[in-house]
Amino acid sequence: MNYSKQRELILDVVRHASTHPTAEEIYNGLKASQPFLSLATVYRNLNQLCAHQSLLRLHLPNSPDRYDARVQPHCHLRCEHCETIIDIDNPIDWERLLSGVQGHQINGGELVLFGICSDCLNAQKSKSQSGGDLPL
Amino acid sequence: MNYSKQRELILDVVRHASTHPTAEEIYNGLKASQPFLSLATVYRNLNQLCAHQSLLRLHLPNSPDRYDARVQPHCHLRCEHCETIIDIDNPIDWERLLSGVQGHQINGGELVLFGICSDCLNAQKSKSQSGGDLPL
DNA sequence: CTATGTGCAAAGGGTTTGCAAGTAG
DNA sequence: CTACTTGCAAACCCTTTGCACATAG
Repeated sequence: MNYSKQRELILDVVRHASTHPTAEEIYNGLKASQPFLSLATVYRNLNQLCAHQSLLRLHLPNSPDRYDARVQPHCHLRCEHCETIIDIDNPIDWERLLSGVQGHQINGGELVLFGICSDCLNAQKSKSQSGGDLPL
Repeated sequence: MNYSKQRELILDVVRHASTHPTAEEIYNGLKASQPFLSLATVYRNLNQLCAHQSLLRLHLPNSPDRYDARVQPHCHLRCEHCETIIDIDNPIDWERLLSGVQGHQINGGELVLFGICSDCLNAQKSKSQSGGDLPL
């Protein structure tokens, strides 16, 4: 893989983002400083970075793919209220899981949780204390 | 939700399929008996059936969405060799998982495993015993 | 020099939508 | 009669691809 300025910038954006950005978000983030950058280049580089395990690709319902620079195993919570994707340190007991799946060889897995994130829970709580309607 | 012949047929196809079919596969399966069926109708009904929890939608990498008539919680193994999707009875310790995710409210989750299914493992084994190259 | 990467525009796959006609309740 | 459903075609969104030019090694 030859060096490319664009690839370096793209990786950098994902690494410094806290939001698991989509290809388009990465593209928009770079457009100001790289006005000739092409969305196709972003996609091509994201594919290469994922192939080299420098990034993880997240497949979530009703969303374009998102990218995560945290490559060590962990899982994600998608807040059904604010739509944020939150990293969750591996809550799975993989030993137990593997012992429960017999006959097949398991190489890995992806766990996506859905629910309400702590921020939205807190916002909901304060709002209900102040007498307002629940946002949910 | 008014009755519709098409919706009944679509649900029926998914219920009797062992393959977690895609919208297009369902459409193709019905085209012979319902030559005027439209793919848009298949999509519309699948969306309704999912909304009513009569079906589950599976989001898998590099694949159109697939549909599952087994609505009770379970997870899926995608064989990296034959691409089959296999139902796996819930190997997750949800109690433990929930206790490990603090501060957020978890409403559910989807676990997709990847690996090699037992059929492919066996095929590989017999082949290597007979001296052939491994298919992987 | 050769392989790899780029920008652009066009194509691609999967899914949704607008509309006029048909059907369920 | 009214609301829901259908088929068709067109639109949509996200992602990939073909090509000629540019850059890395």
